[in-house]
Amino acid sequence: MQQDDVYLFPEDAIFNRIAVLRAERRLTRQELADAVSINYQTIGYLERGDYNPSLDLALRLSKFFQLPVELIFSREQFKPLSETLNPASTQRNK
Amino acid sequence: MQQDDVYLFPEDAIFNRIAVLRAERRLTRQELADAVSINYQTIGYLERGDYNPSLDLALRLSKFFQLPVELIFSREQFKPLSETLNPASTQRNK
DNA sequence: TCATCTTGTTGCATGTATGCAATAAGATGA
DNA sequence: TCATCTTATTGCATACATGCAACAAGATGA
Repeated sequence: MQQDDVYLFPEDAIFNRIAVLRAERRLTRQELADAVSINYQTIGYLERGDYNPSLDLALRLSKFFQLPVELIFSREQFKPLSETLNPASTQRNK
Repeated sequence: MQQDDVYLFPEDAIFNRIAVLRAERRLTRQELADAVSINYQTIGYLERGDYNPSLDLALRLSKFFQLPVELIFSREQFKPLSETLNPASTQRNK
């Protein structure tokens, strides 16, 4: 995808922070997958947004990360966690 | 099912408070279904526990009821809301 | 009584979440 | 260099979420 190509997400897409949370905890997909009893490839599908998890899996991930569902999954695009925690840091790169 | 038949929920069942929340707000299934853009029969399926909603639908219901996902859906059986709000009221009917 | 509303149920169709196997490719470290 | 780890991708199979149509049955109110 080129620099200024525009890509519109479908209105029913669900965004998630799985990759970020996994990176923070320095886990491989295999380790995270084991922790929530799914196939490691499924973590890849979720991180890439290929499809959404079932509610059951979302609740298991929420429990594993010890975070409310809404902090991991959202129908709106997430702002970077850093920005969420310190709004003053917002960068305008335009 | 008879009085003392034992029914074990499958370990992966998800419980929900949709029927209670809908009753509180005095909505028909049709009205709730319209509010979250699904078929009214699907509300029936969810209330009866015939199947779980997708994460997308769970988030829409959560938004509609203005409640966190965890208060509507759980991998554990819910205690009655009344008991949750006033634990001292717990009844032992044995 | 009759019409309407609400709910339960059955049956069929479609799309999607998930598993799993196989392969490729980049990173890392011996 | 070679082996190993991690990730991406493709293809196939299965289970389940959802829609929709049809019908039955209880409640309610004219």
